[in-house]
Amino acid sequence: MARRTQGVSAGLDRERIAAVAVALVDRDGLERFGVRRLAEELGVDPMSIYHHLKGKAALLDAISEAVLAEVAGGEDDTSGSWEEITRATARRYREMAYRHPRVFPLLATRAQTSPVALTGLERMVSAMRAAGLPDQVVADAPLMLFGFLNGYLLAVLSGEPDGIGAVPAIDAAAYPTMATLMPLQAGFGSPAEFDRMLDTVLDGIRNRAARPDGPGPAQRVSS
Amino acid sequence: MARRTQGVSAGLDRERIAAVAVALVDRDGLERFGVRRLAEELGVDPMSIYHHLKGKAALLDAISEAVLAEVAGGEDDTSGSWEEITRATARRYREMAYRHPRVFPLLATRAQTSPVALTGLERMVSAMRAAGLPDQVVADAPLMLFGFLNGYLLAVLSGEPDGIGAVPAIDAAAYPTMATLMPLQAGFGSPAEFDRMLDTVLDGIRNRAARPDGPGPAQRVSS
DNA sequence: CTTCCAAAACCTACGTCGTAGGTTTCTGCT
DNA sequence: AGCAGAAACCTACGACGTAGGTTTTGGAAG
Repeated sequence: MARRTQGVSAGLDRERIAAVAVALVDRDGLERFGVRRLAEELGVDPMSIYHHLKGKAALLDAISEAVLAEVAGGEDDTSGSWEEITRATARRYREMAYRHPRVFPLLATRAQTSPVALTGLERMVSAMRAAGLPDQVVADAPLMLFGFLNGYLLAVLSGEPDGIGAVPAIDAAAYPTMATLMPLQAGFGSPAEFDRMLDTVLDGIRNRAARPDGPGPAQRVSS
Repeated sequence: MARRTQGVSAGLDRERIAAVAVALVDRDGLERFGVRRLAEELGVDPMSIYHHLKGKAALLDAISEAVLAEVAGGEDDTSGSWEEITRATARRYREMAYRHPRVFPLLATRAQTSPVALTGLERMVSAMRAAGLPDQVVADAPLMLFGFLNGYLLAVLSGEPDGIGAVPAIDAAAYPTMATLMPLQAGFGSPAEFDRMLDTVLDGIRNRAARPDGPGPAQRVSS
């Protein structure tokens, strides 16, 4: 139908392919995504894609990179405390996740080493270091923060088709305490909940900075 | 070869299927896993599996449940502070993840509502509540803790084939601060690193309990 | 103006996957 | 003895990722 004749350019390039792939995953989900469906969406032969991205894995990498690029902040100056920078980055990350709930599992699963990811991290850790946080705390911070962000957002988005899940109602007799607390989980996935938890993580980092190598509150075995 | 004649029982049941499936994913990874390969491993026709588990999704649920069951602690009494209980649970969760690195992404991606999961959570939150933590803090704790655990373990395990990843060496010129901190990330995935971060999360929860509804350290918009 | 080449698209074909639908055989109850 | 249901099997279909080969074309070299 919409097939080009051989040899004539169909205007394919890594960027356009990635953009359409993101839209496709947003619409149909990761499970249904594939080279053939993407090719149809592009009006192109499946094998044509392989001239720009060598395999499905590379395709998934391109998708990850494309959505991650949306997180980059507008102001790239070095103003703001590390808390402000970190909080703003985390919020933009959350917004991206909500914009692409079905793409997000890719980000949490695959290691991110693209320049756009590293640039954001560099900004964060350099602000922390400039503020005098101990090196070990700063070194731990990215893994800790994005560990939380990925796991939390994964949990919150893995519910409904549209990604915004609801708590699935539990057995009050078998789990009395959890049942009692259920009303307090009404805001599951809400901005307020996110801010509460993000603040708790940042508090943890800040307080750890106060006693850089102190023992944990309970027994610590050295191993 | 090892095919049964029709009608005679091959001793299939949900439990045995799940156990073999876990072993198969451990060996070959999630990507290679499938109904047909599992059937071959069981010495059985692929379609026989559908009499016990109706579809691949149910199969993945069974796998999740099987590995999650390994986390349940030996002592099911209610002794111990909430910190001890939580820390012990988190450590067992980590050990399970390291035992089944290729299964783990399933746990982080799919919502866990099996009885074994809920029982563990009930124990945790009831200990917190008994210790007098504010209800909202307790209600937030599971999502916060397992958010972190899932995201962190996902990151740490998604490296080498065997799951224990190494940091992939970054460009020192482009990212000077991160390059400087690299030596401090030598223990990537180590028990010590895990304990550091787990303590930071627990500290965050404990400190939040001290000022249950207090504003975050920086500006808080009420939305 | 002709010739040639590399890029970009296309086509064919293979092995694998999940699973719908139907068939056969055995076990246990009446 | 006879029957019902469980548990296995077989066949077949459409979709998938991709290896390998073919065709067309725009532009550079002569």
